[in-house]
Formats: sequence, C-alpha cells, structure tokens
Amino acid sequence: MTDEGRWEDQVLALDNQTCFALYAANRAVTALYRPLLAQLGLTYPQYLVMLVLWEAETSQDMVKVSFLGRRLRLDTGTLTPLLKRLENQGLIWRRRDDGDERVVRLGLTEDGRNLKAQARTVPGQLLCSSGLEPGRLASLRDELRSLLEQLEEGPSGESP
Amino acid sequence: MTDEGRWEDQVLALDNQTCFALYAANRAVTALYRPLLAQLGLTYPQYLVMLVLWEAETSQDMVKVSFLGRRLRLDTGTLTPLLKRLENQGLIWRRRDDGDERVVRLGLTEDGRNLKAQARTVPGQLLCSSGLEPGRLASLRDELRSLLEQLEEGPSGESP
DNA sequence: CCCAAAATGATTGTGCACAATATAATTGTT
DNA sequence: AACAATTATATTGTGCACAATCATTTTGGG
Repeated sequence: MTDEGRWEDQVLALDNQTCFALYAANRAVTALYRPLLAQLGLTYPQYLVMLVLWEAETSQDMVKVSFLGRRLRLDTGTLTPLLKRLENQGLIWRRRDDGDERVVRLGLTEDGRNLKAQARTVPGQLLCSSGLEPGRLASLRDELRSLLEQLEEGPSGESP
Repeated sequence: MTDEGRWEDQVLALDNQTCFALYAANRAVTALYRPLLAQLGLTYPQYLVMLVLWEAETSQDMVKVSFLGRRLRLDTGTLTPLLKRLENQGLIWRRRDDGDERVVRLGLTEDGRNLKAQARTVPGQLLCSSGLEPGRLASLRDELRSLLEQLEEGPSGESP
C-alpha cells in the first residue's frame, strides 16, 4: 500500500517502459560498434549505408538516394550530408542520372569496395565483445522485425 | 548457388543484423511518440527526463544532474542543454547546491508537476495506436533489459 | 595548511534525425 | 505547347548524442 504502488504511476515508471529499454539498448549497441567502426573511419549510420551499397554491388542498376532511404528508413535530410561525407572520404561517388536529372546515382569507389574486406570482421568482433548467444540475438531480431512491421503497416485505423 | 549466398556476405547482410532491427525499431517507436508528446510540448528525451523527475517527486532528496545521467545513460553534453530547455519552458528549475557548489539540483515547478496528469494518458494511447499485445511488449522489454545489462556489465574481458 | 587528485557540470565541435520548405525535373492533361 | 501535379533531392533549423576539453569545487595525503 505504498504510494509508489499506485497503478496510475506504474504506467509512467521508467523501468516498465519497453520504449526506454529499446532506446537504451540501441545506444548501448551503437556504443559497442563505435570503436570497431572507428578503425574503418565510419560511424554507425555510415556503416549501414555502406552495407546497402556492398549488397547492391552485385546487382546491375546503380543505387539511388531514394533506395537507401527506403531501405534504412532515413530521409534526405539525414542522407544527403552523410553521403557527402562518404564522398569526401573517397568511399563513394555521387552523380546525377543522365536520363532523369532529378535522381542522384551512388556507387562505390575502389576504396569503398576494398573496405568490405575489413568490414567482414566487424559482426564477429561485435558478437564476441558482447558475449551474447547467436540464437538469442536471432530471436530478438525477429521479434524486433515483426514489431517494426506492425508499426509501419497499421499505425492508425484498422477498419477493413 | 547464387553469388549472394556466400556466407562471407551473409554476415554483412542488413536484414540479418539484430542491430539494424534495434536501430530501426527504436526510431519507429520514437516516431509514434512524437505526435503524442508534441501535445505536451515535449520531445522523447525530454519526456524521459520528466518521467524520472515525476518518479523522484515522492522521495525527499532533490535530483542531481548526475542522477539523471545514470538513470538515462546520458552525459552532461546531452543533459545540460536539454534541461535548460525544460527550464525555459517553465517545467523545472535548476539551482546550485548550497553545500556543494559543484552539483546542480533539479526540481519540478508547478507546471511541471501538473503535466504529469496529461502524461498519464500517453502510455495507453501509444499502446493503442501501435496495436501491440501488452504481453509481447513485456517480454520484449525483459529481453532488451537483459541485453542491456549484459552489455553494460561485461563488455570486455571475462576472466574470473 | 597545501597541493594533487577526483568529482561535477559546462562548453565546443561533429554527426545524426527529422520537420518544413525550396528547387528542379518529369509526367500527364488538355 | 502550356501547365498543374508529382517526383526526387537539397536546404534550413532544432534537438539530441557523444567525444574532448575546460573550469570549479571538494577531498585526502603529506
């Protein structure tokens, strides 16, 4: 019967909130990446962009900014300056499409392609330094993905 | 036997990475909060600070900046300007401790205390607009908390 | 007491995130 | 062909996050 037991306050308790756990865990994981990615000269969002470009390397068509945005759920206000920094580092190039002058095509430079070899060691190092079981991580990933899916599909009205 | 099936590239595949799921889910949830908190004139980190202050309201001793930092895992570079904004909004006050001039004490103003009533509706609205089951959320929260705990406790060497 | 070390915040600088707005090119309609 | 609507990116401004550095105060050892 203590005062802090009131249910009205329980819903506001920091420790009860999944969202705070998500917020704190995300920053903790990013902090784990930071020293590893620093060796590659990348921040975590820059690393994500490079992942997409490395994935798309095999496909024929060059990547557009809008494709990165859809893939990473980031808008141009975030991507444009980030991509300019990657370009200044010599990891990527940016060029207006010849056919459609609105779109900017992106691609890897020689340095950008070569960085992939070093990046391959990152997931393993991270897993190791975190001391987490791969199985638990995978199930957490699936849980987060289905949450993300639900948030993106039906955020508002559900009337069929 | 396609080229993209190579295991060296699988570890770099965006969709396989728990960390990206965490990153994307965190931003999606924050985006859900944004319109709700805008009605209170708060951002999500500001809301978290207010949660801690509302929790501490019942306890005797006034909150220090360092306490907020430990609770939310944020440093003063983030908190000082954030707290100044809350002070400018009239929700909190900041004052140097009389006994120890190094510490800054924080407390709620009348407006800050009154805002709690409106804030109580936020978790329910969020749950509703997300369409998620409370049970799944709670288990996700526990999973994230144990992950956070593990990351914070033993980030490096594990020799006993 | 005196001075070095530690504790506590503040400041500065860089890099995301995102809302709002702007700009330019393309498309569709007439 | 003219023009409205759409598409794709860029710009501006605000607010986190965090590293690095600084300033002040307190504390502890000699």
